[in-house]
Amino acid sequence: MRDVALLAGVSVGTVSRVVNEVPNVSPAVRAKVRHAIDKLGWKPSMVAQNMRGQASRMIGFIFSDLENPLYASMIKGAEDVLTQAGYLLIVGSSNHRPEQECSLIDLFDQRQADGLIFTITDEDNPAVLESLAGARFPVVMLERDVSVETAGAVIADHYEGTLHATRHLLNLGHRRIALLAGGRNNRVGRDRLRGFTEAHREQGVEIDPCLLRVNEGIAEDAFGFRHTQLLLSMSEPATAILALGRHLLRGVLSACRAKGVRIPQDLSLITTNDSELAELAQPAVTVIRYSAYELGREAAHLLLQRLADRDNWNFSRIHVPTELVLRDSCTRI
Amino acid sequence: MRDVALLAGVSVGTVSRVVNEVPNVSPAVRAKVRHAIDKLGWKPSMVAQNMRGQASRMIGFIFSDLENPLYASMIKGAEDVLTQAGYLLIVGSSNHRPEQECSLIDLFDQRQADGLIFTITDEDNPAVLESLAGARFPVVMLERDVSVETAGAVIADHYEGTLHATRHLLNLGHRRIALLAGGRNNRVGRDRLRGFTEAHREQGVEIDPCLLRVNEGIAEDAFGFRHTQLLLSMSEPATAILALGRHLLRGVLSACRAKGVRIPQDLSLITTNDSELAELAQPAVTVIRYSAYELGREAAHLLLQRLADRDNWNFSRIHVPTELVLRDSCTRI
DNA sequence: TTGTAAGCGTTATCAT
DNA sequence: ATGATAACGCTTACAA
Repeated sequence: MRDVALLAGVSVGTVSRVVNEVPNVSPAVRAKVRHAIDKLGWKPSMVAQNMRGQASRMIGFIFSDLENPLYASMIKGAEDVLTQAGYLLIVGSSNHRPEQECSLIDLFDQRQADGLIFTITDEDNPAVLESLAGARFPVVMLERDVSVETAGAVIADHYEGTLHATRHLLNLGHRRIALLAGGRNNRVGRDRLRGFTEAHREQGVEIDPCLLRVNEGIAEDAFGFRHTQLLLSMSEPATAILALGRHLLRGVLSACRAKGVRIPQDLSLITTNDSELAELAQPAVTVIRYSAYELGREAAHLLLQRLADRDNWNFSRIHVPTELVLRDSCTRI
Repeated sequence: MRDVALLAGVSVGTVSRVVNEVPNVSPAVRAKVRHAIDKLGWKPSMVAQNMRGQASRMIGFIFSDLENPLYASMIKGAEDVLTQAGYLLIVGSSNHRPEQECSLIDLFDQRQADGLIFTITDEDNPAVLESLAGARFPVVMLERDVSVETAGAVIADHYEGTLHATRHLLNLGHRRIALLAGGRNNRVGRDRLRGFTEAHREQGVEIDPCLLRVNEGIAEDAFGFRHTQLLLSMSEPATAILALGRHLLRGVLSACRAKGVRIPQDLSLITTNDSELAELAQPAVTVIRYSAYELGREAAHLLLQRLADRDNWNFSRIHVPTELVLRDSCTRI
């Protein structure tokens, strides 16, 4: 910058004024400076700018599960909105490790990120919550719910989704519906369990606890396979499975094929979210669908709104609707 | 920092020495400073540190296609290696937009990233290439080939993979094999076309140009559907399709079902890469498989090697092997 | 062993 | 309208 000033025969202050387009700088000087900048190929140092406390126009996104393609759509949704608004989205993945989440939060904080979209792994982890509370930027939680007052949240309506899906199966006459899911300790898992329970309560059907297969952590591939096998070999097997989680369908289908169980004749099946496999499996699988892309967009919008009005700390929660897509994997019993 | 120094009754220089663990600082002073730091909850400002030109221990990853789950595995592979080595991986997605790639490169450069793993969208884009050449960090290309001397590269062996797959079909007696692929202008697409051509040349089989459906950009979902339809309604239809690209399988299968074409009786099919759908479709689809995770790991290793030995600018290219996974989608003709 | 002070590249507040 | 200069928070010669 000093070199530019020297070459243009002005002071560094003037160079700063030119690049920042502050008024009250004569066209002649402006031209000289512009010329010197081009000639020297100088570009302002963001690091130095940040040291002066400028906004970085960079938003962080921390998510936990690389293998879940839903996140890709969420990121894309957020990115489309943020890019439009002149922000750059930087993504870090935590792989379900709270320590990694802390590192990333610190990193974004120290790098002066202007905001954060976050799918926390463990909603109650004190270390992560503390990092979050200490951060200088607004935070929007995606598909999660934390007790941090200042954080916004965008969540798909898993309660409604599960409620409808369960009702659908109950209306088809099913009385032994198994629930296969993960994330018992996060908002998504809890909402799903609530919906499942509520639908049964409505119709006065008792839930056999053996049919509840809700994993503590994320429901992995193997989880779906193993528990489907177990469910199918019970003395009184499940007649329907609600497989709620992106990784579950594969295991469920494999287990059914291995055991020669036909869908939907022997077993009705609903899963979430929609996928190539659900659509093109034979028979095509009924799914609870919601738009992860929309989730990402909403999160970005909420964040932008916060950014525009930093004092408006009202506690907003946005729900994105779900939809039951009827295909051929369920039958009346 | 001044506050810490004040509270500890030392100078800021000493505080710096303590946190940076330079030797020759008395244990007594060290303890005092540590105590003051804890008491004040002070943390060094990375921004200021970077202004002094310190390493940031942060690696950038720019990729183009959020919707391709292969990237998730690559990121995970890179992340596993880099986290182990004490680096943080920051991911930015370009959505196939060169301008976005430039922004990201600039950002990583300005933020003092220590290195970059990059899947460039257009191997010949001058603007991106220039940004790349101007960057201060080592770069490793992933699945791409650029003319920048100093960049390393890690690439799956698509030539071999396609060669074997094509041979397999030719050996089964197929003479009208269609090639459905994207990325005609990048390394992956070129290697695939070379492999396809070479296998035909080996066996003295002429390629009907009508069977070559290689898209310029990425082969989208609709591309697979449309061209499969076209291929199947030719006067002399293809007897086999080589669908090389992550998004293609869905469209191909949909088109076959719509037209009532049975696999493998009416049409043999090989695709890449392996996926849930390929594995669980009926019939299960033969695939060219390679480990995207390994690709990511190798890229990270190469980068780490460069970082450890900054002068070692030897031009390294690493190839990751491919494997033909035989399933039920091909038959003798 | 520790303190002092220059310097990193900006922006902002004064003067002029 | 422009220049000089302090300040941002740190590292590192150099001095003590």
